[in-house]
Amino acid sequence: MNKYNHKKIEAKWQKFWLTKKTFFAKDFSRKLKKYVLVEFPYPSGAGLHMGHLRPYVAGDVYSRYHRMKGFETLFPIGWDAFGLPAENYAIKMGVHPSKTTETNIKNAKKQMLSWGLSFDFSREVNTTDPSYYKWTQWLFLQFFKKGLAYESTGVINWCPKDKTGLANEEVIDGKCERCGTTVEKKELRQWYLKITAYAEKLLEGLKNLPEWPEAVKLQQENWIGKKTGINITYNFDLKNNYVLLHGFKGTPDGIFFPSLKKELNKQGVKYQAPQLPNASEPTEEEQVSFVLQNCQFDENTILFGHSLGAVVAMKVLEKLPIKIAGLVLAGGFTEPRFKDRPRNYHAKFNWKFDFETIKNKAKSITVLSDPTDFAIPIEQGKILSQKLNGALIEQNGLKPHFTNEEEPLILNILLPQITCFTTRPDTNFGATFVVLGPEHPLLKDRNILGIEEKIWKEIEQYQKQAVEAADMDRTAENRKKTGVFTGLYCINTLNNFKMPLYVADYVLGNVGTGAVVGVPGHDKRDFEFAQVFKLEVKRVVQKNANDAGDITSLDQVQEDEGIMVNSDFLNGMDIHAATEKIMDYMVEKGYGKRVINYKLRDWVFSRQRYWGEPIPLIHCEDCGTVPVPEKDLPVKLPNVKKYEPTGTGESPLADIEKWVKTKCPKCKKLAWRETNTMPQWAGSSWYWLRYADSKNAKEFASLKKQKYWTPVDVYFGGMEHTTLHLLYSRFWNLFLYDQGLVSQSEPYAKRHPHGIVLGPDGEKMSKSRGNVVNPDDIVKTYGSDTLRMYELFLGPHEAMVSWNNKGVVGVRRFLDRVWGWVNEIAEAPHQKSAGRKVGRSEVGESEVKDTEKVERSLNRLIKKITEDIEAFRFNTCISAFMEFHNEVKDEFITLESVKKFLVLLYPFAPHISEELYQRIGKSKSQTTLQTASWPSFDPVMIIDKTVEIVLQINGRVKGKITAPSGSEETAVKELVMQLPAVKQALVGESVKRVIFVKDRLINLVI
RNA sequence: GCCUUGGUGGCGGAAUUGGUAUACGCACUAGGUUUAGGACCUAGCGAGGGUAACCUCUUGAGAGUUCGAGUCUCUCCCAAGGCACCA
Repeated sequence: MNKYNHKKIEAKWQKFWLTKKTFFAKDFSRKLKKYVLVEFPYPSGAGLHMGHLRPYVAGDVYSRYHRMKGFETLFPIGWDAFGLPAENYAIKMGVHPSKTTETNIKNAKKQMLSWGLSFDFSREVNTTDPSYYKWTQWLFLQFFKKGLAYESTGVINWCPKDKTGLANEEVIDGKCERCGTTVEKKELRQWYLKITAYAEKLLEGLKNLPEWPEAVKLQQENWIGKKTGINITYNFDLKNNYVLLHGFKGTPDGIFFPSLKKELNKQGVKYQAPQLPNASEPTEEEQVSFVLQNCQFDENTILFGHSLGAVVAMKVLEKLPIKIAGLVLAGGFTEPRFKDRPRNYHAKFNWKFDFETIKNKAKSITVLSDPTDFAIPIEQGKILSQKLNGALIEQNGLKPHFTNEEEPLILNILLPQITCFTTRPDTNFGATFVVLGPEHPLLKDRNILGIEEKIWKEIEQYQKQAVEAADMDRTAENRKKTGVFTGLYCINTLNNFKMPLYVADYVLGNVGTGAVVGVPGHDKRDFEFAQVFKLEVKRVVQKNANDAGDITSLDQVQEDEGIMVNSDFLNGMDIHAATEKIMDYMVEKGYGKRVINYKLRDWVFSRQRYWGEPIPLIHCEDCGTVPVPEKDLPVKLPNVKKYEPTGTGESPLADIEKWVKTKCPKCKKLAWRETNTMPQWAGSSWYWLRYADSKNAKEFASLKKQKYWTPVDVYFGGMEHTTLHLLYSRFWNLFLYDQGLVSQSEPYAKRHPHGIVLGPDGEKMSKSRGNVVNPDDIVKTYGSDTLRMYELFLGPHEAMVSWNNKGVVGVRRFLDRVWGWVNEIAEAPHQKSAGRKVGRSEVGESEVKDTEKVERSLNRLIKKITEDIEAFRFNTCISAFMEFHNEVKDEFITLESVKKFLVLLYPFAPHISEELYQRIGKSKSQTTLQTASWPSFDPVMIIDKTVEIVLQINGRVKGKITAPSGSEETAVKELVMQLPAVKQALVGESVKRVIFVKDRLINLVI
């Protein structure tokens, strides 16, 4: 008999499948569809490893099974090929990343084929292919057009090694997800995708995913981090009055003016907000003299101007005879150079300013500049603050050019109030201080709060330290609390308590409002802070009657349960009820606002690297940021010689003048391309849609094909992508769904995560540990069928397992035995052979049948394999095959039954199954088992004729009896009573109770 | 600190969902076969006691519910993963 030569037969069948296109899926087939997806790999130089193998084999088994079950099954693959390694290799070796990528893809594909994976290679996609990233760019522009892709300057995570900005999701334990380098903070202009706008939908969507593991959903939920609470605003004691000047074509009842006036009224602050004359055709002469004649100024006046109103304000100050308290300019400018279009008034104003005079007329000067301003170039803010020696605050308006109905920044600057977010307003009766994070906008300039010069120096020093310390030290455990007292006090409106205002770095700038109200009695961090600065600690929550009195140590701080005390009208209430009551109360009284806070941050979407999709935007001096027209997509990556990241926050593309300089699509004037590229996660945020229609040159994927194939029925992948790719792609899909561009709101009906495969030593596989098991080595020695089966046999698919080099042989031995067994049957039909009874039934000999044992074992096996594949219990499938073979190897079995066994084995070990199937069929022409249909089982055949029934006395096993299956209690009891062991046990006792479980056990209670 | 999932032989892991704990595989022991090694075949293999049939104990620890608990409930310990001075 010939030996099981895995090399020969595996190569043979792999070639057969490829040439016959066995696994190509048909669009719009009449069959029910099944879309099985695995995460497409990054084609690295090191090739694919165990981490890839695990989900791929699971997906393969699942796909092959469903094809046999009669589903039109799509099991596609592609290449997520943008990314750092190819680029780093290019830097080192000078080989273009596209070349490296091409070679690596070729190798990875060879590996996939050698593992016998049934991918549909006709739909292969490659994220670095211009025909693919054309659509990545096109999709990005949909975000841009809806205002969900925006540019902003902010402190972001920066990897000093990869020299690029990172998204929050890419920072793991303070380190770069790619290279493990400790991440720094850097203030940079970046592109963002507004994922926060979808926070609620992303959260809600999870409820419609019953087939996702709870752990995955929970992790996304925690990452989104929804918190409901209340923003409480605390006031200072103010003596100021205000003069508010609106802009061009404006009125004192437009944009944010009403909300501003409302707030001033509420606090009883005096203000004047005149309608300036001829707002649509303004002249300097007319407007300035109007203000000087109609408005009253004194030393407590703060003069505010928005847009052209800022120009008027400066001109007013030039002529004003007295000195005032402050000047605040929002969206102001010094020359009539606008980004959008010229204004009719530019000739009616004198654009020379007497900055020295203006400077001397106001004690403090603040300039507010919006980087997203559509009209005023951002340099204007800088120029104004420099010339006037004033504080510059660059911050996005809620609408560009500060034109929203509410502009909190302006409100905050004019009326220095402090807003604190809290989920526990019930404890506010115990609030004794207020803390601002060092990044707080009120601390951008001394003038805003009017902090004393001496204290201000201290604060500046503290801020500098906090920024330098970065997140690493700042979040370190058990860190001693530090801070600086501002010399100011806020009023706790509930009890008029004067709360000292501190600056401290335990309050983080990007959490909540960046300011915290300190309740030292009921928050451990606040308590620690209070101890350092010897601040008052008040008890307002009591766990039980015993713990009244002062709180003097950390473990007495009661955080999350108890009854209210010392809290006026909340006394005696449970904290949860009290929270609700006080929120209603605060909202009603107008000093609180219910808010929902999310931990989720907007997605930093630009990278300062070469090997990524260019962001398809053009910057024009006159037209602003303009999208590249669809007909000009894709914006191809230029060929360059130098790939090095500059490290300055500019992409290497910025150096390629020929590429950067272009024409504005709108006005055709000279303009500049955006030089940042997209992050790794861009291409994978929509790839499953492309598989449905991978060749489409007109759309990213037609709705018709999407409707046939999507959603993905099962998505195999790693837990590590839960808050990265999995969240990002849900976001893209939800957005595209809202635009009517995709047919399903959720992309993946079912997610099945896998555990990682550890090395033989139980440690994570890594080159440095030397414990890497290369799947290709296993293929060489034992064959891919063995590799696949052993990988599944290791343990539950979702569990972490460690590879055992010795264990592999067990699976190989099993396949060897199967090989010998089936060959023997094929060669010696219908006769005793080598001491075994084998035979065939398909030659018209109706008397030839399986033995009862075979019949029962086979039916059980069919049931087991079918159910276990559906439930992803692949490891127990392998055991079941072995058990089956052990049971029937010496039994008389028909060829028909052997074939059924091979069909069951096929999804797991396809090569050997195909080969053996062909051998028993004795057919010369090759067909594939893939087209065979999945066997069904007869439930009656599963039941044993006789069963073992366990005898228990008082719940302890005392013996076993054999009885016909289905025996009733009386019959079994009679049988049992005859047993000597029972008779002995019953001497002097009587049976009080009998518990009977059919076909399983009888328990006598005596 | 909070959240999630786990803890079963020497090892990887099964257990019809409350009903014979340790299936299947590895390792190990003995025998057979082989020129030898490997491979293969047969038998054994949770721990303790007994010549033996058999007895006792055992699913991280302890308690509870039940005729009966690896499985349910409570407390604690340990491990992995996630979040984190998150207000």
